[in-house]
Amino acid sequence: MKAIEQAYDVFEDRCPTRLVLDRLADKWALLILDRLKSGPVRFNHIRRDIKGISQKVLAQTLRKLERNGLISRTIFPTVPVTVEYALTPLGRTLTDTVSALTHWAEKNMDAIFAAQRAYDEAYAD
Amino acid sequence: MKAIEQAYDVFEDRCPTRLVLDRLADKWALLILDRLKSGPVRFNHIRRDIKGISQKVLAQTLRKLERNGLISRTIFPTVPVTVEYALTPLGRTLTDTVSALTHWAEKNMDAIFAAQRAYDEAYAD
DNA sequence: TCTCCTTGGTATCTATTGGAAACTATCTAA
DNA sequence: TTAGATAGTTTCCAATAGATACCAAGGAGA
Repeated sequence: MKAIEQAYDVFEDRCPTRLVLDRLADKWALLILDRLKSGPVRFNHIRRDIKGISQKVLAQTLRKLERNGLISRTIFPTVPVTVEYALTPLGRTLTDTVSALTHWAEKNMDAIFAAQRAYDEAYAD
Repeated sequence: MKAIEQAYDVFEDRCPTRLVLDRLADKWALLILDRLKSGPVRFNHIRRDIKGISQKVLAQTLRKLERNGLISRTIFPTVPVTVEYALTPLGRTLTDTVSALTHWAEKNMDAIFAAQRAYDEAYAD
C-alpha cells in the first residue's frame, strides 16, 4: 500500500499533480487560504482584509479553490444575500504548510531585500 | 526583540512581503527549489528534469531566485561553459516548506480530482 | 418616491506574462 | 563541415492579471 504514495511525481510533465501545483502556487490563493484559517469569512470581508485584491481575481480564485475542494461556499438568503467561504477538511490539511510559507516570507524579508540590493549593485551597468 | 517578528503583515497591500510572496508563489520556482534540494545542478540538467519548462522561463525564474538570494550561480570556465545552480543557506531554510507543498499536492491529488468531478457535475448546465 | 448604500458578483478593456520555437556564440568530436 | 553540447536571448502569439464600470435585489434616509 505504501508504494501508492509515490505514484505521482511533480517533476513529470504529464503528471496531474502539476495541475494541482498550478492552482496552489498562486499568491492570492495562498493569502486567501491563510485568511480563512481562523474561520468562515464573507466575500467583501476577504476583499477588505486582503488589501489590493480586485473583485475579479478574488471571485476567480475563490471559485478555483472551491472547485478543488479546498474551500466551501455557503449562501445565506439574508438581505442582501450573504455568502460565506470556509476551509473544508481537505483545505485544513493545507493551512499549516501555507502559513509556513507566508510566515517564512515575513521573517526573511530583510535577508531577501539585502540580497536584492547586492544583486542589483553587482549587475548594474 | 520578539515584537520585530511581526513587523510585517502579508495582508497589507503596501507590505513588502507581498513582493516576496509574489516571487515565491510560482509553480516553476517551487519546482526548481525542490529540484536543487539534493545538490547543485546545471541549467540543461534542470531543464531536462523539470519536464515541460521552457528555456526562457527557466532562465527568468533562475534569475529571480538568484536575485532574491535563494540560489547561487557559479560559472566554470570549462568547454563548453558550465553553470551550476545551488541553494544558498537562505534558500535551504525554505526547502522544507516547499517540499511540504509539492508533496501535499502528490498525496492529495485523488481527493482534489474527486472534488473537481463533483463540482463540475453540480454546476454543469 | 427617489436616491444611495449594501450584498456578491460579471463584463470589458488593456497591460503584462507565459509558452513555443528559432536564433546566438563557442568549442568538440565525427 | 556538419552535428552536437553548453547556456542562454529573441521573437511572436495567446492567455492571464488588474483596473474599472456595471448589474440586480433590497433597505434606509430624505
